[in-house]
Amino acid sequence: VGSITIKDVAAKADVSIKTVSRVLNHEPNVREETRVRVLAAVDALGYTPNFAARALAGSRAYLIALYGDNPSPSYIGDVQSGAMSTCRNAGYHLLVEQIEDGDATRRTVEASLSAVRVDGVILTPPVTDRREVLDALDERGVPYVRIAPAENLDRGPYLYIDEEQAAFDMTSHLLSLGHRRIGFVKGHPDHSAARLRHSGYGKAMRKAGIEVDASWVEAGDFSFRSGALAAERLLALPDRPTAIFASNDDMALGVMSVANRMQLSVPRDLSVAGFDDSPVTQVVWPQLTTVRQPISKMAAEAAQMLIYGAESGPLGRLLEFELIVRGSTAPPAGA
Amino acid sequence: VGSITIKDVAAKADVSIKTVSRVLNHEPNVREETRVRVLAAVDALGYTPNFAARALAGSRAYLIALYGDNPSPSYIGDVQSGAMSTCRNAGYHLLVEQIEDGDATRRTVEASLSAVRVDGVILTPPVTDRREVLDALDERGVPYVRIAPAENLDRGPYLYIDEEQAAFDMTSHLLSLGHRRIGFVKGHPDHSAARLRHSGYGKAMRKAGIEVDASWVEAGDFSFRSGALAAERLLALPDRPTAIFASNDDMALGVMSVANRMQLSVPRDLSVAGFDDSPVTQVVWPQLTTVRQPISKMAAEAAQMLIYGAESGPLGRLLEFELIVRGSTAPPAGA
DNA sequence: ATGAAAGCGCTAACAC
DNA sequence: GTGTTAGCGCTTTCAT
Repeated sequence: VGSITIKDVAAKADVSIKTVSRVLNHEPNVREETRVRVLAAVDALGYTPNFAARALAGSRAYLIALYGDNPSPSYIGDVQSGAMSTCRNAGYHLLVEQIEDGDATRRTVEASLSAVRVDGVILTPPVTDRREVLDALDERGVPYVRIAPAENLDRGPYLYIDEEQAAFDMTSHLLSLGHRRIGFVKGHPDHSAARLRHSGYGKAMRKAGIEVDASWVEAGDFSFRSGALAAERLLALPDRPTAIFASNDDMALGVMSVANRMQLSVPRDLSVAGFDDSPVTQVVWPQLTTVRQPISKMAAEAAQMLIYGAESGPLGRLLEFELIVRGSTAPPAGA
Repeated sequence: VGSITIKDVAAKADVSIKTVSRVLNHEPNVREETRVRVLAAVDALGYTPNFAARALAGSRAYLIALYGDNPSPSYIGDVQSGAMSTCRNAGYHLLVEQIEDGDATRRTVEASLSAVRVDGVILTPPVTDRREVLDALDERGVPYVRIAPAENLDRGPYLYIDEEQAAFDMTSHLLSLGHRRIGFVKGHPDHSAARLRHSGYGKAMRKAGIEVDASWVEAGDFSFRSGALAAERLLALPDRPTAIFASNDDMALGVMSVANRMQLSVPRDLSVAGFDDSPVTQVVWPQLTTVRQPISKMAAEAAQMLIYGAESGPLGRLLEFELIVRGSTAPPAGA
């Protein structure tokens, strides 16, 4: 319908459309007085440049794509709101694409890429580690930023937190409360994050001069059930741990559930800590002590890098995590 | 970069670009033989029409917008994957916009609308009920479909489930197991869904010839904590319920948590049912019996309606819910 | 510092 | 049935 176009603005400001374009794109060679006049016209008319026209004519598409998979993870919302806020401020828009794993992955990406020109792509786990996707992107020369990748760290810029340090800090938190026998539930062996978290736990224990008994460390796979199974073994130990640190929140809830069943009160008889600060930390009592990743911020920065260009530097950009201490951790009963 | 355009296809198929356009848009008046030749050329070249150009020139933008707010709710993923699947099949793309509540709401919508022409908008709760948004959309004449709206049901097409019937069915499930004293935890009074679920519970009880004792129904606000508080009162009753139906999953988890603390085993001593089938149903043991809304399907249908046009009919389109019976409900101990 | 003209890749009217 | 010609609303050259 009769939308207002650049022509209307030009007419109102009594300049050519090119000058309007210059002002809007912050190009040089515009007299301040003219600039003000144009801006006033834009404001008066409530003009917003048509995004399709810009994309067609210019070199930028004003569009950032967000690639994700099966959107069950709770962080998808955080990712989106982070990316969105940057985009909005920059006049960009966010296109979401679901990249399913399977034979068609590569074709999906290529179809998307050739149909709509985007200025960059944000990759979220687990797509962040999908080789075919990186390949397709590289071939087309489409810039991308990866969020929390686990592999191929040489393939383009990415954002991450120091998982090992976070696990170290959480373990130190438990140690500082007075715990000595601290159990650990490992994550899924395929995830590099699982390895790093385990290693952080070990380092903190060693630093405190505590020798980790092999029976204190149980395997897990990031699921509630695996956490529960691990807890059953840990809490059956003759000299059972006074605290259990699970590599993610779901498993920590599994631990709490078993503790309840065994009539151990959390945190009086057992402290429990998780990792991720997912929404499930709110559906237990006491609420779960955990580590929060700055997911939203990561996404915002990723968009930033794509829109304004990444200042050169190391490929990986480290962001701060946050220890969230809630009711599930406390000094051990004897303390 | 030198992307392949409609001209390349036209040259290869030895027809005019208009004919290519006709084939691609399924317009009539193309000889079958020509059609095949064009399609072959498209395939050989791996051609995909440029989306910005189509949007600029044509009447369709090949773009559907998804309006949501603070994307914490677990269903955002479901919504997106549903909408996405329809879009992908139709050659459309999905643009997500975050519409925050507040003074700027209306301006946000208008800015988005004037910057990018979309063929339609899918509204998810709570934006689905935001009046300013509906107004802005109506003014621009942009079609929209609302998902599970609670108010202003005369304002355009929407998709919903029969919340009352679902609650009726869940209550009937508990009754059929042999429960008679069934407690109920209400949802947040501002949500119309809360009212409907409560009413469904009442109807089922009455139909079974059971008079609902006022002490069996407790207030809640959809939060874990409110569910726990309600359970404390319900389970302290002299003749306590053998089953508790909470209006959503978070509250049901609150109920389970209190039951555990009181050393009541679920489902042996107490059956617990929820509503929503959110991911938290998986982080308890036993897993929660609940009601699943076809969120993903709703979104897919919404996109369908926007892309292919809604066949006229009633504004509201009813979809089927599903009773998910898991381990948290069983016959009462005495049965 | 500003403007005129030429497209970007496609669809919409019309011609044929 | 098929092709021709204008644009869609902008950004790019390239003049001035």
